[in-house]
Parts: sequence; C-alpha cells; structure tokens
Amino acid sequence: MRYRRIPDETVRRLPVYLQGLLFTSEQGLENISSQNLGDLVGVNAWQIRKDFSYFGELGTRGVGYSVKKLTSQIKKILKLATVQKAALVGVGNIGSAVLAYSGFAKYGLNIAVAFDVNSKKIGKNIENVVVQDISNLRRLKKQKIKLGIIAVPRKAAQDTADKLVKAGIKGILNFSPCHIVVPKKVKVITIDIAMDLARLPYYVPAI
Amino acid sequence: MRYRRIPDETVRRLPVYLQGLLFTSEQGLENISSQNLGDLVGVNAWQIRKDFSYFGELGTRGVGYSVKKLTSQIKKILKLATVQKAALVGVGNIGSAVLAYSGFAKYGLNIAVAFDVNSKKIGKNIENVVVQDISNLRRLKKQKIKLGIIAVPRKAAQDTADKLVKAGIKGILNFSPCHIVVPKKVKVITIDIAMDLARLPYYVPAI
DNA sequence: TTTAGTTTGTGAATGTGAACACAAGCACTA
DNA sequence: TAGTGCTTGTGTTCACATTCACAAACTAAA
Repeated sequence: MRYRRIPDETVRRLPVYLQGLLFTSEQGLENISSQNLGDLVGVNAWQIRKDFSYFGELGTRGVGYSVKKLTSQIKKILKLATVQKAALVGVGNIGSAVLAYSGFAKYGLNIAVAFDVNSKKIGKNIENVVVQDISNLRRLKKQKIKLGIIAVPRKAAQDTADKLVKAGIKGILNFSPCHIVVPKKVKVITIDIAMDLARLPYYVPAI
Repeated sequence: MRYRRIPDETVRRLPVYLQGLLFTSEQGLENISSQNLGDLVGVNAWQIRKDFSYFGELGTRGVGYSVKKLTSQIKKILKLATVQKAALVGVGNIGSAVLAYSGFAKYGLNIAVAFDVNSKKIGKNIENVVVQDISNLRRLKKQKIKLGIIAVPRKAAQDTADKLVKAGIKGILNFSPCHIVVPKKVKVITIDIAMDLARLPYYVPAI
C-alpha cells in the first residue's frame, strides 16, 4: 500500500526516529526492529511500523530494518539529505544559545548567518558566524537560504517575520512568545518555552 | 454541559489563550470575543468556544468574555494561580538562556534554584539564582519544588531525570535531545530545538 | 417592549490518528 | 524441503479532535 499521503503526526515523529537511528548507528548496529527502535525513542512498535508503511516497504520480515537504508530514506523525506542552511535573527539570550548549540549538525542543519540590531553585537564572531546588521537580511535570497530562526523580543517578532518572508524565507522557527502572521506558503513552527513549562503544573497532582 | 474531561489538545492551547488574554489586559480591554482572541493567537473562534465550553459557561452572549474572569479561570485550571517554583539542572548554553529568560514570570513561573556539576559554575549568581552543586539536589523535597528543567548533555539526561524523580519532582521540561524514562506519575515535556528545525524543510517546496 | 445586531454554547457531522490483531514473509536449521 | 521462530505490513476498529450550523441569550436603541 505504497504512496499514501504522510500524516502530519508521522512527519512530527520522523525526526524522533532519525535521532534514534543515528544513535543506533553510533552503536555499530546494522539492523533494528520496530520494537527496539520504539523502546529507544519512546514510541509504540506498531506506531512505528504504521508510520513507515506510508512510504514503502523498508523492512525485512524476521529481521527488522536496515539502519542505513532507513536513515537515508527518512533524511530524503525530510529533505535533510543535503545540508540545509538557516539564518538566525536576534543574538540575545536564546539566540546565542541557539548559535552555540551543537545539536543541529547531526541533522545536516547549519546556521550560516546571524543578524542583530544591537551595534555592540554586530561584528562579533560566535561559533564561526559573524553577526551582521539586520539590514543585510535582504541578501539571503542570493544565498538561497530558505530557513529562518526568530529569536527577538515579542515586539519585534512580526516585523522580523515580514522581513524574512520578503527575503525569500520559506520556513520559520519562532522562539518569540507570540503568534506571527505569514503568507500561507510559509511554514511557521513556534517554540515558546514558557508556555511549555506553564502546562506542566496541570499534570502534577496538587498534593 | 459543564464538568467534562478537558481534552489534551485543549490543555495544550490553554497557555496560548492565557498569553493572548494577558496581552489583551495590557491593552486595557475588559472584554474580548472569541473572534478577536482567535485572531490574536491564531486559533479559530469556534475552537476557542468549544475549548472553553469544557469548563463552564464563562462568556456573555452578545458581549464576549471578561478578560479578568477568563484569565483567572485558565490560571486556576493550569494551577498557575499561585507561583510555581522550578529547579534547573545544567547551566550551559541552553540552561543559561533559560535562567536569563524573562518570559516565565507572566505565568507565575519562577526558576528558584539551579544546579551544575562544573565547579567553575558553582557559586555563580545568575539572575539572582546561585548555582549549586548537583549533590544538593535532594534538598528539593524540603522546598516543595515539583517542577524540574533538564538542560544537560544527552549522556547525563537520564541520570539527571532519575535524580530529579528521587528528589520528588513531578513534572519535567527536558531540553536534552533524547527520550527519558520516568515513572508513569511523572509528566515529561521534551523540547528538542534541533528536531523542530529538522522538520521545517519538509514543508518547504524544493524550488 | 420590540427589533436589530452580536456573540456564546453545543449537538451533530466529519476527519484524523491511535491501537489492535493477524496474515504474510523471511532466516535459519535440519 | 519442511518446520520453527521472529518481524513486518496493513485492514479494521476505536477514540479523539475539528468543524459546522444554529438556537439561545445578551445589549442597545427606538
């Protein structure tokens, strides 16, 4: 039953599987069963098999999945087979942490440029990226960068988003604690760490 | 049709509404319609009304919702009516950013203590929080702190989680890029920024 | 009081994803 | 080649969430 539309929830889980597969590969294993991968990443085995079934028969019954084959397949679907460059806007608390974070490389993600409005920060070299003035943002089109990361204060978020869209950015990771409006064609994923922490007490028993 | 179980997805949206309401309150508005709140936070009006219907009739037909009343009701449900203290473990890139982040206060969240293993960081005062040695973690029980934030490298994440659980923590916000195993009673929310960025290219057209 | 204009609250319909159960298929052994 | 043990792939069922449509209820003005 190949070639079905991949559900959104499955797409959300693909990077999780990828992470588990990369870890498995580090361990030197060549094959992995849905059960073992499931235990590793915290997903049920049948959910994993169902997810994989949306894009073809990748496993071998009685054996499991080839780690190498599965890894490359997932990378291909997520368009992570080649390096994806991203532009960061806002080199404050969160922006600096994102820039210094080493976890992007394993997915082939690379923060290639960074911008800020603060003249004190412009010119600084952080993790081999020189912080540029935000007015240089329009150059992104020439560099064919399609991903943007917003890490500016709430008040500047919408304006930053508008500028990124104008510069040809097609996908935005937004750390600002607000909803930003963009054309339909542009995909936005918002991470609001305060909101995530805020829904934790709900699940915690009072006593 | 009061007193129904609140769906998980609704709980996930409650902090979003709360954020919108706090913003509305800043603007000095006393009432807001589901339509206006929806436009503000990026959710459909009927979705908002449905969500609110799970916990009573809060609005006034023809008028809208009292910002004040609704705010306090959502805070009550999310258990944010009183200040919630959290403990941070790991004062590296991300940990420092979390500690310096000012966005928690509006939800009544307060990072009260911070821990690290690095002796160079212990004793440092960041944002009025003194970094302690991780061996002091067991004291959390006496301080009645129930929320923990993990911002340590992947290899140390599970061990940190175990320690937090032992110290009586009931809810964990995990920034480490891995699945952590905890007793059923403990709620874990994992934020993996690399994973979130990694699923962005999928939605971006190739050309 | 009546009418016009809003806005809520919710039953019902629709859509989507999770969970299950098991047939199909492969490796390995004898 | 036949048998055993293991693991995948998927049709089906079930549970949950979204969407719709509209009656009910309120305000304000005449």
